[in-house]
Amino acid sequence: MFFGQFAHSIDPKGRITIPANFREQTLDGVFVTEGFDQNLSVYSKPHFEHIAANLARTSITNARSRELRRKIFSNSAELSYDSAGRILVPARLREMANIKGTVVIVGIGDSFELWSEEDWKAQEAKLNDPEADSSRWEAFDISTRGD
Amino acid sequence: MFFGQFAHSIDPKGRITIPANFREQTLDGVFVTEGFDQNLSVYSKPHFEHIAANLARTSITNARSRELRRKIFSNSAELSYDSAGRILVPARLREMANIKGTVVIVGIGDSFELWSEEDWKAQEAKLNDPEADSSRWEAFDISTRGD
DNA sequence: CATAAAGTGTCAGAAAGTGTCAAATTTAAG
DNA sequence: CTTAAATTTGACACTTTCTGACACTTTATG
Repeated sequence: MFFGQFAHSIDPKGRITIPANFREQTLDGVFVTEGFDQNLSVYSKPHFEHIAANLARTSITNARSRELRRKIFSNSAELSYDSAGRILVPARLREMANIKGTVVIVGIGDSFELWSEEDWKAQEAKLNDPEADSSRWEAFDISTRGD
Repeated sequence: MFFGQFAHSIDPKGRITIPANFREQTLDGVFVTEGFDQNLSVYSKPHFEHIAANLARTSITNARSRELRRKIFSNSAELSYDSAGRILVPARLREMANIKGTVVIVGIGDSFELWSEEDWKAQEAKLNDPEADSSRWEAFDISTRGD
């Protein structure tokens, strides 16, 4: 599982050091795709294949399905680690997520995300906003207790 | 079950010795997350995995689901004990809970919490305030008798 | 072909994390 | 009350991780 958040720097060539802990869970490389919130999503190989399989099951005759496929696959890249544990994220993808200088790497359980500092700050503010409807999570019924 | 409160010190690297009794109940490590009251919550593995499993079932195409994952996982860590029974709580989390120098470890039944001395004093004062409405617990209907 | 741009590999220093041990303290037992 | 056992703490050494720098290779372009 991927936990925590880390601010790492990007070298002049666009390489990003992935936290050692995350790297160990994705030794055979990762898939990076455009996220849904102006960010990049990073999946392990097996996990991405699972998502791809789900997508493949949706009907090709459905316009929305075709669009979703295009969105995801056309903006994906399969990346591997160099000997220093870095990945080179394609310039196109970095630009889409407005990532430069520093990137925030955010664990979200079964995958992790890459954010620009700026966008991540905004996202965090949103998550912690006490004004926001506190019942907005209720639909998920996350019990803290097993039965 | 986790009972009682313990004031322990933190070493220069941020390691905290967990009371032997608590440790024995979480030999395979713990999950630490941001609490609701400027503190940190600590769960056993099975307990936290239940929460994570619920989250994993929700769909990534749902915006609320993505936000909830971020909120929970980005402020969590999976920790294990070193040979002296200590855990290293990530600096980020310590700062969030204002923990430094000394930490108060508080058992609350099925999990335990980490507090800064200062915040814990305030919390205790609140709990023991003779001025407070003595009927404020009534809504909870805690029977003393099992059936 | 020459040049520039992009991508890769390697290395060393600083910082952070980890392991081990023994002194000090607390708790339990006789 | 004494002694023994267990626990917590501080100290130190060691390892790992991340970063920045530099050099080399590959690819694209005119």
